[in-house]
Amino acid sequence: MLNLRETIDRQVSLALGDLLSAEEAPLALCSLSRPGFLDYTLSLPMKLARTRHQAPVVIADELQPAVAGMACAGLAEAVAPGYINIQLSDTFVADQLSSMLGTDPAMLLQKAGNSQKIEVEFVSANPTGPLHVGNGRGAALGSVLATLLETQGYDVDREYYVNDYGSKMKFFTESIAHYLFPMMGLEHAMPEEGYHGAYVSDLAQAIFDRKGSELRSLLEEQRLAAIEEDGKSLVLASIRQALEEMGVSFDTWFSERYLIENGWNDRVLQQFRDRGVVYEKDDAVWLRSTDFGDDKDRVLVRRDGEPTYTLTDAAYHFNKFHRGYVKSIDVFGADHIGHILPMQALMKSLGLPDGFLEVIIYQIVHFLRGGQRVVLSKQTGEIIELADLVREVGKDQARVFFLLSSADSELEFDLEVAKRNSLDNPAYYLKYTYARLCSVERQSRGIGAVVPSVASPVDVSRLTTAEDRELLKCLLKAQDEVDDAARTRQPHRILYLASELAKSVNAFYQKEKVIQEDADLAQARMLLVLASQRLLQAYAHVLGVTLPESM
RNA sequence: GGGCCCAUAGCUCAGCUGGAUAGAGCAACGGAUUUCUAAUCCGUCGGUCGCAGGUUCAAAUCCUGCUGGGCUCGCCA
Repeated sequence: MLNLRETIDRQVSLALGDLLSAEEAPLALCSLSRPGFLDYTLSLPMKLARTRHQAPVVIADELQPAVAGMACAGLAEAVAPGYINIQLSDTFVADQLSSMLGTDPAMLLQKAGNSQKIEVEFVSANPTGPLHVGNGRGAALGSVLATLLETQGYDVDREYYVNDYGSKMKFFTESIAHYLFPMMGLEHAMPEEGYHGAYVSDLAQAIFDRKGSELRSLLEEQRLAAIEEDGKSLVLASIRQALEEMGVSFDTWFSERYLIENGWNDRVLQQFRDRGVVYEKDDAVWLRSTDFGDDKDRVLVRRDGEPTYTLTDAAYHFNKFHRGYVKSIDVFGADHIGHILPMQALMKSLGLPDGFLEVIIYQIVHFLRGGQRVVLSKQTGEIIELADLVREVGKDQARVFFLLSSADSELEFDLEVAKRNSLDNPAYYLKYTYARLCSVERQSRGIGAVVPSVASPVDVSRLTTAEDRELLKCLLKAQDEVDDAARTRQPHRILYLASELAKSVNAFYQKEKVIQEDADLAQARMLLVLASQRLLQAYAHVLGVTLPESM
């Protein structure tokens, strides 16, 4: 689809070229009108009033003829206090809508792009246990953002960073060993910071069943290594499955251990040394990150010679850069808020391009049942694993509910509302609306009516009611809004666009008969129905939800 | 104490190139159906956009300072 704002702005700047100075020209930007004021609006006259020492209405009157002459404009009005309102021409509108019918909905919002490689890293929970319900928000945001960026023509990879190295992993392994060793007549103490969930003993049992005898013959160190390997792969399998059930998949599962075993830590440390940004103190190697905006210097290599997470994180992003990504967008929960400053300092100290790393932080999720907040824990007997949540409310409902507010805001997720099959459930509302649109199409074809197609000209001048025009605007602004959502990295806006479209569709449907005697009007309305149907499907594609053709 | 996020209708939240009358869902109340699926739609009620300054022709939106809430400040990851 065309980004109409860009299209109109181009025509405006062409039409007003001689009437505006070089300083004034950039101010000529249109926006969608509010209901009752045609389709698009220029507030340019008010912006010019001061410097031109003229009343806005006078300027509006002066510019109006040129605007009215634009190819895409059917009508242009200069109105007080100083706007020029534009109604798109019928042929222009008809072209836009018809072109929507000839495009695969999955490609409808697709812009020709530069094919730059962008990586979206999200979820990336430690492989030391199953995903928690809270991880669902990151999964939804990250996966929708990735698809959203694809509409902009980027070559997007979805990546999960597997933190399979370091102390957390060690505690995880020893926790399993604590349960597993007794099965072999041995003992292993539960570490202080060990993992206690029931899943740990389940893992121990599973590993024992698989290779208990083999383990017995190994030395202690090899034994632990084998347990770690098996524990990790079992947990990752469960994580992968939970995500798949939520409709989330990854192109890459990137191992932290890989970085270390393949010299990336050494390589990035050398990079730091070459850039002269490290020093030694207290037998540790430090990064002078305060030179790059950090609030304190960071240890890269601990006194015991082990790399810190900071060093490995630097290596990880250095590696991303060398894999050819122009940008890495990392989606983290609010508990990682303190990591942004040091991470950005890392990027700077490595000499990576400004803006290479973007971090999206999402705030916490509160879960409710029937309006009452619930604490999800083993103690309360409530679900705690993401997989259980998805099974309880369903994939599409889970995705939609995790997108109900902006990542910057905290989110309330009502489990009862999410699984209810009623219209106050936004996921259900979208499905219902799509089914309704499909039903109208079926009925129309069923009675042998002429249904608009890409090639057939349709007289959209027949679309004159408030409901017609509002639905029309929802369709025309789609690409503008999607582009904005992608640019500002706000996947939730796609859900709001879809909901708004659905609302306009239902208001239109209720008020205006589509199938009727007046064949021209029927066809014009059918064009709206079909375009809406495709657009709703296009939004659903970005959101990763499935819409049924009938319910 | 420092950093980041939030504060908009009774509740949950949208509102992002600063523009005309601040929107939706839920809740409450009242209407519209021999239906192109009423599983819907419409209307009413409801807002000093946390407070105070500032910039601007114009501020929920930008800037500053407060207040309240959340997250976070390790040679863990």
